[in-house]
Amino acid sequence: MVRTPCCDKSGLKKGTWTPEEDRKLMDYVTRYGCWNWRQLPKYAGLSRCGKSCRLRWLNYLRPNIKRGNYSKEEEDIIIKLHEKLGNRWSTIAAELPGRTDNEIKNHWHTNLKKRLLLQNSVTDDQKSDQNSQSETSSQEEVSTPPQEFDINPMNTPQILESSTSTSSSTDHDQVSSITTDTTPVEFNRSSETIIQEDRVANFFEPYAGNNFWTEPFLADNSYNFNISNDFLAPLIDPGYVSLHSPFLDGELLCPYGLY
DNA sequence: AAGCACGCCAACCGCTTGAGT
DNA sequence: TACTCAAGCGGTTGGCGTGCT
Repeated sequence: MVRTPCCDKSGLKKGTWTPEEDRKLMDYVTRYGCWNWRQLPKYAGLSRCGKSCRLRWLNYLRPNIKRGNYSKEEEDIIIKLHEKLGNRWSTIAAELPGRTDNEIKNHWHTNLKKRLLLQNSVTDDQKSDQNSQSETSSQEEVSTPPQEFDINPMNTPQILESSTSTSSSTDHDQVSSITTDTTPVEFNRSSETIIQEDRVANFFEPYAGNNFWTEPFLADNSYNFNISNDFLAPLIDPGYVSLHSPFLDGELLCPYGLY
């Protein structure tokens, strides 16, 4: 049996997402959750394959995404974890809240890899200089051995929460990021919840007119969970059909999102 | 001003994994 | 146990912006 292709090659849009598509996807996912990525575009009114929708949501539209402006701490974590784990970007991303595996992977290939190569070449030069100056001191390595890095989440430095408590005051130590609305966001353990709520509010401000953020279907505990009529009605009244809901075919598909 | 090269990053593609039957 | 399929993952591609000539 041939596996059904994840992307219908005919009629499905590819390439850059338009603001309208973003709005539709965000509207739908926040309302109904990502109950089935393959079916989702159909109900959301998108001419995209589910895979594309999933990627767009995870890498761009999802709340709490941090974009750009990697702090030195974050870069150090990436470098150390990559040293330890290799190209397991999703595992590395799990240690950097708000960062996506795709973004970390891109940042690695475009910045960190080159920087490391540069550092290594400098280190090699230093080594050769030292060797030429003193053959007897060769026991002392210039580059320190890889620092053992504990990836246990309980022990791993959590940049977003802990960075402000480390009081070394370089430019990078106060973790801030530029979000899509270019509002710098500071993370602080004591006010984290409030700040994140503000971020979500800011993020969805352009869509406020749709009221969908006030009716989210999110399993995430950090958001208020209000039950909208669109969700309740089909459960109460089997005859109820919402134009954009997953109940169209009369099957009850999980309306709860994973996020 | 035009053309080119390069870097960044969003998105795609194909393979793997794991849950469900 | 074997099979199917949705979701996850990592490598790669291509478009766009920017800087240089």
